[in-house]
Amino acid sequence: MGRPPCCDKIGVKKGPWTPEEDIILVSYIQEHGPGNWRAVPTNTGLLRCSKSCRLRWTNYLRPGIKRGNFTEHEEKMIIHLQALLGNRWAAIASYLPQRTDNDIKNYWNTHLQKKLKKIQGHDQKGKSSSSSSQSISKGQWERRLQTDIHTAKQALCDALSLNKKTTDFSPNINPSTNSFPVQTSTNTYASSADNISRLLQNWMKNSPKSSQSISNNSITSQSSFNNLSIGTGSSSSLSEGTLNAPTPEGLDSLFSFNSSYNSDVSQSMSADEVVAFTPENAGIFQVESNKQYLPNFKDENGFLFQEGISKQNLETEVPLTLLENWLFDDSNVQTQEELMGIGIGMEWL
DNA sequence: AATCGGGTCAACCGCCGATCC
DNA sequence: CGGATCGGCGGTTGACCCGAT
Repeated sequence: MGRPPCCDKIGVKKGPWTPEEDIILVSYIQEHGPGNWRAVPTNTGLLRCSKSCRLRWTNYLRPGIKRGNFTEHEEKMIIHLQALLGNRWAAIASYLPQRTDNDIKNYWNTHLQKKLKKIQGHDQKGKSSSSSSQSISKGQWERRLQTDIHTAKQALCDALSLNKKTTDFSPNINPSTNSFPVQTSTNTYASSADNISRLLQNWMKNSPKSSQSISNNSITSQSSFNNLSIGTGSSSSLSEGTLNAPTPEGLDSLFSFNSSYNSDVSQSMSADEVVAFTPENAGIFQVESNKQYLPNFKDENGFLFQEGISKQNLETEVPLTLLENWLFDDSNVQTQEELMGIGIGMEWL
């Protein structure tokens, strides 16, 4: 009759995660891969419910996450997409590869909503044209309908693409060039390393004794951290490095990537070289050719990827729909203004 | 230096469709 | 088939931080 309970409600720990817990969780997922969250607390000894483990992983520890410092372009995208999709944060997040829905939601609630209200206040002072807003609403309705249809179509395409590897998908479009950015998993790796680095460094900062044990014992005893090797295939000094009993200084250099990697990623890595963070290799970041880890496409292990699409393919073979062109064309001033109007006048949603 | 208030964000809560037994 | 649980999602909360007083 049904499944056994995922975890006991009694004795479940709540509140902020400690670095120790993070390391345990990351180690476990490196070894076993994400998924089967029910088993995570029992197998790791974490006093967390499965849901909490999943959330911690997806919103914070998962590779490829970029946190904070939303760019102006990301802001625009969020505003546009929120206007189009409403508060469907997961859907919006699928267009912003490195952002989590939670992050986007928070950013919307804390920053963008206020920003838009300000603009709205400004706007209403300047003009009072109810008739034009009515006509815009009609257009908005049509657009939303179109988007919904598109979204449904997209979902179908996505589903089919897992089998026949089609290249028709809309997220991850570079708006300035109307081409798909080649998100090498240098990004992914850098971000994940950043995350792990952060938690390790915090841990060391907070408890010097613990740092000692990390340096000398804990990581090597944590089943997979001693196998944390990096092969970027680039000119990076980190290539094929193996993390064994790292010193704090060693960790600093090992994880010295920062989050502002966007600009020069493509220079340091060819399009076909990617770093895959797979569970099978037990924490080893390895280079796989022709397989890119990207949002919206999950492999059998739950890792996101896009298979068989080279940079060239991305740039030349992927047609943009009219809607996508419209959505991402930054130079379309009129559309921009209309979108701002949508974002401001959201009552109709 | 202490207090207050607003901002931020990680994490929890509750709901719902999917899945399992 | 039906009940129980899982996994994902959006909304909300509360602890923490920081600037103003």
